Amino acid sequence: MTRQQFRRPPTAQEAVLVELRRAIISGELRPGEQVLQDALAERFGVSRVPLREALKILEGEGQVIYRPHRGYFVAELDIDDLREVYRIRDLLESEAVRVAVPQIAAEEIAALAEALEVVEHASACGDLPMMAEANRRFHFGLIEAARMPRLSRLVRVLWDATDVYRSLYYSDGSHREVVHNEHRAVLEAVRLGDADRAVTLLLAHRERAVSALERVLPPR
Amino acid sequence: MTRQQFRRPPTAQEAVLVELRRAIISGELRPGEQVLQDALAERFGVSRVPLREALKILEGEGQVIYRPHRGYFVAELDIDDLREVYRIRDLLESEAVRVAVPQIAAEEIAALAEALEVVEHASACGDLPMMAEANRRFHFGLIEAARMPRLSRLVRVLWDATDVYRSLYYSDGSHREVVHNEHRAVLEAVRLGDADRAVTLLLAHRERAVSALERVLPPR
DNA sequence: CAAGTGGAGATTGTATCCAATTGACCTCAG
DNA sequence: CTGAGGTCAATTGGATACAATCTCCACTTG
Repeated sequence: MTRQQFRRPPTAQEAVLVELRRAIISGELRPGEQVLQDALAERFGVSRVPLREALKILEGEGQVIYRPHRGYFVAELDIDDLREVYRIRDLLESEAVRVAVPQIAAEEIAALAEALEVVEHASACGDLPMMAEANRRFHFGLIEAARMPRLSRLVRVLWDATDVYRSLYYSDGSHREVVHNEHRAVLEAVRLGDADRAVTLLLAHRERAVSALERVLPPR
Repeated sequence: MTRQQFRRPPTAQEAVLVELRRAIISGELRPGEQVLQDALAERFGVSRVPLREALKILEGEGQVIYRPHRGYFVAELDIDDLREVYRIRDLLESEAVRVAVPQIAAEEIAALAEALEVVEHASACGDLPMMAEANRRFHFGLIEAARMPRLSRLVRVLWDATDVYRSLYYSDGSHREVVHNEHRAVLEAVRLGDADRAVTLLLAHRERAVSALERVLPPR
């Protein structure tokens, strides 16, 4: 029997956490909106207790804002926040790549290549959720090769905080074309063991995204 | 009436969170130890509900590890973890200082100087808790002058994660002497607007601490 | 009309109670 | 002796009930 791993969340709070993330990314819960606990708990078929525990995790990640006795509110990210997040990502991801490239294993590089194929295929099919998932696999496959778990975790939180904007960026087909080329160049640099080049390419990769978003977003 | 600000935590979970942090820093809750909810809740005079919500925050900060159906355990930080935290701090705090120095206000610099005086006075008196508090005021006064709230928050979590080791380092009087000189040099560089020099001094400041700790800690 | 006051209703915060899960120990077949 | 299975106490997970707090708005008062 091929080790089928049940991935069912063992507790309600974890299941709720997954659903909450989905709801925020999908825009079902809109920025600034109050999270009405009774209503949401009922919708998820649980009581408020596990919902509140899940919200505490999201609070720690900055996805919701907690105001005592007022409740939880979906965080709003303006363009300045976005720039700050991307600046921090530059610092952390650059370090990760510099550490990762010299020590990355062949199988890990193969996994990156596979992820990129899925990204391009999903993009061509217009399957944006699958593309987003494979895109994460690519980027985090590289980052995690640095074997710095805390750093990976921080970067993951930063990605989560800006998921909404990322899907906005990727919803444009011409952006996706540019990104595919950038990805391939990064993979090539990783293959050659050229960490500096990979870092530079990724900096440009992020800068392109954030400046495109600046043109789209409310200028405050 | 001089605006006396009540600083009482408005909710039990926040009060418990403060107490939990204290218990972890003080070593009352030891690394690896399970947090027994019934016992702790009773000690704090609250039910398990607010305690669990406070634990969720600490989980998000990596101060405790959550294992479903098993409970919360105080995180253990080995020397590799410590090095990783310090490396991330190097990246984030260097950025903060580079941004902060060119735009820091005169009153903010004055606050830094004041904090340093308290650090040295408390150190001379052997009042380590007060020294730790003032030391934070100094470092975060500088970091927050960068006006990058997310970055400040990340750095704060990293500090919290290594609080135990910091007090260990500062418990040695000769270390404290070195640190005072380093602090004064940093302040001088900030006054002169020499961001690069401040960054370099702070890198050395951290490196001195972490390598001293490496000599003290179990070498795995 | 401005500013303050006092509920009513909505919402959050927490205590209590019970169900579910775990882990240690015991039993017993092989 | 060894390991599979069973039992039970300890502990965590979650539902419910109620207390505390906030928000809104009509009302008063100057």
